[in-house]
Amino acid sequence: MTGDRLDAAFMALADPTRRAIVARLARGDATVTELAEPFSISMPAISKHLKVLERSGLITRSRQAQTRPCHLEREPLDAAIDWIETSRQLWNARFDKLEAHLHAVQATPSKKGTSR
Amino acid sequence: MTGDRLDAAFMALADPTRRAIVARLARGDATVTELAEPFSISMPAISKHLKVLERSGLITRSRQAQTRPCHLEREPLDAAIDWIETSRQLWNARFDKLEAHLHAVQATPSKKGTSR
DNA sequence: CCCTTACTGAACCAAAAGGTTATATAACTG
DNA sequence: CAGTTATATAACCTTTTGGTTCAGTAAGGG
Repeated sequence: MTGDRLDAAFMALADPTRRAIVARLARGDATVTELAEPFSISMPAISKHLKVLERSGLITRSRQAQTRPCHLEREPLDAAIDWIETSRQLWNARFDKLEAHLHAVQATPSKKGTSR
Repeated sequence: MTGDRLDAAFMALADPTRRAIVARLARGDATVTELAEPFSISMPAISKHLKVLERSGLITRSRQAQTRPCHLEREPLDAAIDWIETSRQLWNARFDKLEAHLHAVQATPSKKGTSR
């Protein structure tokens, strides 16, 4: 359902510049110029990154005089985490099952061909 | 420090096909043919995706007769989650601070120029 | 030894990503 | 209204990405 949204979020987070922007915005809203400051790329490049982030839903932008303050949205970040978390939990579940199996085998060595 | 590794992990997870492969592998190891089965793309395309996943550290591959079983590694998945989680926590901390501030303001309306 | 199964590699291609510079636009400032 | 500040758009370029097809290689099976 949210597959498309999730796709956009992961796409957006794939770029290190955009991740840095997200990390910065996690500390508080910032204008485009402020966000651009740490990087050695042009303003239009930053503008493009922000557009990608905006379309992915990771950020929203308002208007304040000439500036366009950027705001980090929590939901897409949550969606990304949820996806990874699910995979990780399945991975764990699988591991636990193996553990359980090994325990069962050890507990009843005569059954299930534990010979040797 | 792990910035490069993190970069590779997010890059790898940006593609929906690769995320589907990761999700599949979370349920257990699988061969290349098995992984390719749900998709309508060619085997070499799958092979390329697997190489991306392998170089990102998300999966490892062994050899079993002619097949190359793929195995999901947990660490890069953890690294990705950690990064997002950190951002999210900062986001929350910021919010909490605001809440605290508002509470403080409400508690002592005469101080700090709450005049309106 | 050949044949099939299971992949991988090489060469190629179209589209997208990320960057640039130069040119708008939008809002405040004098 | 002219000028400055803050940001966006347009046009363009290069590299990367994701896909293709057409061989190659590697390991059993007959």
